Amino acid sequence: MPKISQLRRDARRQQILDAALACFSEQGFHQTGMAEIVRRCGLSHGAVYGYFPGKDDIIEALADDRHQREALLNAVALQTGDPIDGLHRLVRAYGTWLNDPQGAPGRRVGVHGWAEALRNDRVRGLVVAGIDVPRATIAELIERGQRSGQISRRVSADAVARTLIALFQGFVLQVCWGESIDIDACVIAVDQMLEGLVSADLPARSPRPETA
Amino acid sequence: MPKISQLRRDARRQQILDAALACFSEQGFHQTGMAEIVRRCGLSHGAVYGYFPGKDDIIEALADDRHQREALLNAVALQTGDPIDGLHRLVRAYGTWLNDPQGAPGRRVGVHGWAEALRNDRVRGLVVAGIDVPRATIAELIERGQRSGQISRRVSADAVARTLIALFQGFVLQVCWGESIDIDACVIAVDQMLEGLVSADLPARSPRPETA
Amino acid sequence: MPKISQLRRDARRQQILDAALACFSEQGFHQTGMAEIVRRCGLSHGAVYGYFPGKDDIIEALADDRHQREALLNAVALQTGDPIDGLHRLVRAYGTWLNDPQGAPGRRVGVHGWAEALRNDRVRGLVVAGIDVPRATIAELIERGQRSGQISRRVSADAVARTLIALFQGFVLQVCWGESIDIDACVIAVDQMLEGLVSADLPARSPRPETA
Amino acid sequence: MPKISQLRRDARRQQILDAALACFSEQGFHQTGMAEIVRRCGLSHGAVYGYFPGKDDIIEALADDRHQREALLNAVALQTGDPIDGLHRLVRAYGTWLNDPQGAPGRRVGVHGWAEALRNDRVRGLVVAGIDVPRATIAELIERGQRSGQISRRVSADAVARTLIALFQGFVLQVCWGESIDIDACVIAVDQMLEGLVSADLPARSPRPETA
DNA sequence: TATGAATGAGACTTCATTCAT
DNA sequence: AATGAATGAAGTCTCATTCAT
Repeated sequence: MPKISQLRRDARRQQILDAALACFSEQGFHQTGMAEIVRRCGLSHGAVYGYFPGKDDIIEALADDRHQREALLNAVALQTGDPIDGLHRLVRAYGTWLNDPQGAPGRRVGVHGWAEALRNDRVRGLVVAGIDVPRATIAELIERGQRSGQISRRVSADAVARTLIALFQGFVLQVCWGESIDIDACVIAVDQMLEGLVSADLPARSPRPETA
Repeated sequence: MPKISQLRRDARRQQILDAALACFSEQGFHQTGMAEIVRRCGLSHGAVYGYFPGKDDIIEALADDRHQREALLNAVALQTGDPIDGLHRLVRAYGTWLNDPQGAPGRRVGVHGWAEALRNDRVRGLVVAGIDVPRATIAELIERGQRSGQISRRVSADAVARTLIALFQGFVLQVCWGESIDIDACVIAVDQMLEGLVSADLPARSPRPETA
Repeated sequence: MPKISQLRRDARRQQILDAALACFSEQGFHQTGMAEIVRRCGLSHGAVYGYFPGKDDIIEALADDRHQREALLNAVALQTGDPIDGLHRLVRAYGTWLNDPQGAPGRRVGVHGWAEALRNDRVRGLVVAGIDVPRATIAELIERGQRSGQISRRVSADAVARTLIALFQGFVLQVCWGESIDIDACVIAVDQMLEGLVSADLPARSPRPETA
Repeated sequence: MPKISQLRRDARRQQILDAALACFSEQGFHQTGMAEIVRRCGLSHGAVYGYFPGKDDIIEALADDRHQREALLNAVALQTGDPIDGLHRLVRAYGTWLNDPQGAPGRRVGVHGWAEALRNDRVRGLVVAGIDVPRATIAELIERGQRSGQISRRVSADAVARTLIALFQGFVLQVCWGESIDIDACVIAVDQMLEGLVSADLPARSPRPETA
């Protein structure tokens, strides 16, 4: 199989996924017909089935957004440095992502995927695996902070990680519903709440003045 | 002049809703057929349509069950008293609810409703209205704390409210996915994070020892 | 069975037929549900089925409009007199009937009955029997005219009768469709055409001036 | 770029219409199920819906078959020549058509369409448009005759046109009901009645002997 | 290999009729 | 006798997938 053909194949595959993302974003998985995806990607029914065995496989391909999450996390957390600062940077990065209108379709499909994960084991596996990366990253950050004494040992690193992830997930929901939500204010609130994790028996980390 | 009492009617209606809740919980709205609901509630097709004009109306009726959560929140948090304590009680109440296996179907249908809200305006209206009550309640709590000087004025009351709600929503997701999540540990983590909101220029509210 | 009861029964029966006539007139037999008839007549399902074994029986009861036709024909044709004048009176009577807005529902149900007659043998029997009375009456009129030499022997009495009936039927259709049809002008046209039946070898019957 | 030729598509479409015509002819529109049409045309449900959006569209497509009658009338009556002769030719053409057993299904569906026109605006539009062409044609013929003095000015051209059409419609009904109707005798009767339209102040047009 | 017409199971919903109350 | 809730067969239509061309 010549390489040029493989390139074409990948392009076609992406073409299908792009169309499917747009459709699923608007109507959900089960209210989107294959015909709509076919129409939108400009190929034929047969062609689409040449790239994916069935509709479920397209859903699964999209539900696996691990890659984008990994990229986000990697960019932020792989920077060595102060754990608390790392968390703040992470929150900020998520806030930026939530504010980006271009990410809307992806976020919406993500929400549909969360529901689909309740009934489709394969999708659940992908979704769970998708949050496993940030969870581990965050937990590691917390543990580092706890070892260095910066973060209270009263909390479980894993619980904090799950809490932060839960928080991000909820923001995605509220943003997707079109709620008039002030992400920047929320980022500030989360930043402030993170201060609660700071170990009490250390001098205040960065004594911010009460009034900005 | 109904031949059956209003009581019986209500019971039948609930019978249908119970069956629908179970079905939707397992398969989602669009993968559940009316036939399945009919089979499960023990009535006939025609009987079900005598109580609901169509499938969508059953979905909406279930989406409207936010009242239960409202009631829970109101009961717990509206109790006058220390705002910070109110928040803690709230978190604890949610934690308890999340740990209750009986609530699983309701939580799962809730998640399906969150996805459905992306494409069904009526459902979105219900979902958004459903989170509006706790949001206002929490925001009021925060504002009270800010007025009394207990809570930092650096954060927006609404942002904190949304953040807490987001956090609860995310926990619902993770619990529904069957993640091995230690809710109690998460409650502790959230409790700790709430301490970050405490106004810095006040003496420590409740000087807990570092080790429980 | 006391007489008062029988009176009530007849009144109820008519009540049902009136409601059915109104419904059928608007939606046809098969697009009208029993529920609609029940609603309109103010009785219950069970009550209606106490008077008619089923929907088809209501249709048949209404399809049998022989009575009104007979009444019309009797009024016109039982008057002894000149056959040609009888035909003119008949045409005029039909014209008047067609112009009467109150007869609209009955005419419309009649049209539905004509279609139903194509697939329901009982209804066809009633419809055919319904036109048999006027056909025989008209044919007799024609034959009388032929015997007296007023009407050409070139035509078949039965054919003329059928032709006139066909003509009335067609007018009913066009009137029911809401066509802007000038019934009076049509009556004049038919009157004029009837003159064509006058025996040629007789002096002109009533020499009308060419201009009114 | 269709995979099957337009010819094949048209053939399939006609195949469906033929099956529908047969079904509707026997059972009417609303008593014929799509399943019956599907069975009869030898295709699948999906295939039929690939050619028509729904049952109503099949009904309308058939109701639109008035063209055949238009064509017939135009061909026969628009031939220049004596207007009275034109009318006679027209009557004869209709008589021939009524006698043709092959036209029975079409006539029956036509009758069902007349009833359907009472409740379906689209169908009424088609039916009314369908009689508009012959009406205009006949009216023009009459007017020509009136201008040339052959036809009495006492009658309205439009009324005569509607009268003739009404007459044809009524014959269709009676033929469809299986009445033992002698069409040829009726044609003679109508021919004779048309003579009544001949202008009185002209010498007899074609002095036929009283005995054939 | 690519196309898109065709398939057919299954979706939601209606409605004439019955019968427990 | 009367009521109207309940029945369940049958209605119209959709859509993921296949396969002849």
